[in-house]
Amino acid sequence: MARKPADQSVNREEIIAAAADVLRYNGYDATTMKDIAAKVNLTAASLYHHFKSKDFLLLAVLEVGLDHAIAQIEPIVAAADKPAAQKLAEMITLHIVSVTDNTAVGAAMVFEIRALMNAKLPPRNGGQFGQEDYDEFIKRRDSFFARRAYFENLFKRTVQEGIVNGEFRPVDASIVTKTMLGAQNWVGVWFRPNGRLSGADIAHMMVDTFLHSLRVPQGLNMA
Amino acid sequence: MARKPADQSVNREEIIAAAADVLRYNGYDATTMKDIAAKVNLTAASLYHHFKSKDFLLLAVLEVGLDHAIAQIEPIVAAADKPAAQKLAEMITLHIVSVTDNTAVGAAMVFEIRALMNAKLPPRNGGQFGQEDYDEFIKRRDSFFARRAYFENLFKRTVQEGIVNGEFRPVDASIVTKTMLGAQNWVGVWFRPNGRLSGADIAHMMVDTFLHSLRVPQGLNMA
DNA sequence: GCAACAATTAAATATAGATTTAATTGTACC
DNA sequence: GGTACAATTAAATCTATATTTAATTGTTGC
Repeated sequence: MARKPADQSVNREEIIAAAADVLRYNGYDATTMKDIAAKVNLTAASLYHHFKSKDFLLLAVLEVGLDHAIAQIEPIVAAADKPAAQKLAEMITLHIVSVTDNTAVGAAMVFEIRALMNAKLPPRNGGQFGQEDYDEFIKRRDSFFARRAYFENLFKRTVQEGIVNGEFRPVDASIVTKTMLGAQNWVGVWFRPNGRLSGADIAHMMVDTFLHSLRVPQGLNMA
Repeated sequence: MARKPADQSVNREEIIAAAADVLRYNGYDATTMKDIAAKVNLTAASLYHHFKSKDFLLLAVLEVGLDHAIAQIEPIVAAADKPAAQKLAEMITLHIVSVTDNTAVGAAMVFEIRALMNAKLPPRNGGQFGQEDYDEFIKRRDSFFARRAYFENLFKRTVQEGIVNGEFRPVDASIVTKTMLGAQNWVGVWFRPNGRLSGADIAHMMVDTFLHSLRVPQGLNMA
């Protein structure tokens, strides 16, 4: 009946964080349960006390990463007073910095989506792994992708908002959104922590690029 | 002494094309040699007559994809007379269409790079696989990444060209290039052949986005 | 019609890694 | 000072696949 986790224990969060780091550098298939366990001074077997399978652990990492990204962006979209351009600038910045600073976000956005789609459960015989586990996995996986679409939609709505209120040129909001997110997610692929630019620097430039592209030219004769 | 390949035979090109298709949908790790072989009516064992290993086959696919992409872009950059803006428009268009139409290009640009980096040879014991094979693999892999950098550089040069000749605003050419390529490569992630837009449609919109962002505003008072 | 090699294959190997099992150890609460 | 469960583990399983082997079949040039 609801015991406090003992000191000896490594909790779920720590394992997820460790797994995110390892995944980020090696990718799902190249990452072994042993690698992840080693990061938190456990054996591979121990991980199964916390997660039903490697796939469930992956799922947990991606959920955490996506939740983090959404939590950053959501409040900005909600702000009723700010101009769309400013909202978008903040959203782009926060997203890029999330990707560069949080390995779980990078995994959720770019690297491990494929692995999640490929996951085929149940892994083996009819062992402990029951139909309920399978159903739960499918459900959470679908939910992950739905939330990912929601995340994209936050950007799209802001673009549309800007178009409607005349701040932005009329563009295909859907494609422009995918263009922006593609560029932003891609940062996770090439970014190196000790490179010339920080995540914030990069964000600054991308904001410039996309706002320039969207903004209705100021001070032009409207003849 | 140079015999014509027999009719019975399936050639290297066909296998590479088949492998690219399978890889594109399942990813390297989820793709088995059997899957690839099945696509060309062979058994897994047969593939080893044509390629030294699964990794070498992957490498071949990526090389073909990258070569294709470079072959499309290179001549445009070379054209001495065209304005940078027009060159860039053509380059973006050809690249996006390559990604949407050619599975090998998609693999080389986005999906299987990770797998190539992870490839650790030699796979097993000291069998047929010798040191020379290992060396060759490393060499070709490094060469692939160098050519990938070269590909990116073709875009970067064109951006710089436009800046120098006053067509484009002064921007960080390196980051703008990565922004564009990120957006373009990302098309490979979300594009669906029977979607609302064709590759060419998407290309058209992205060209608009990026040229708008780069171009020096026309008809402004230069006070 | 045979030598030589190309192309293919069925069947045998090998092995890495995920997962399971059965047992041990820690801790909280009574 | 024992009960109950949480956390952990060493060792045993279990399989899916890449790869190797050894043999077969096709083709060409002579």
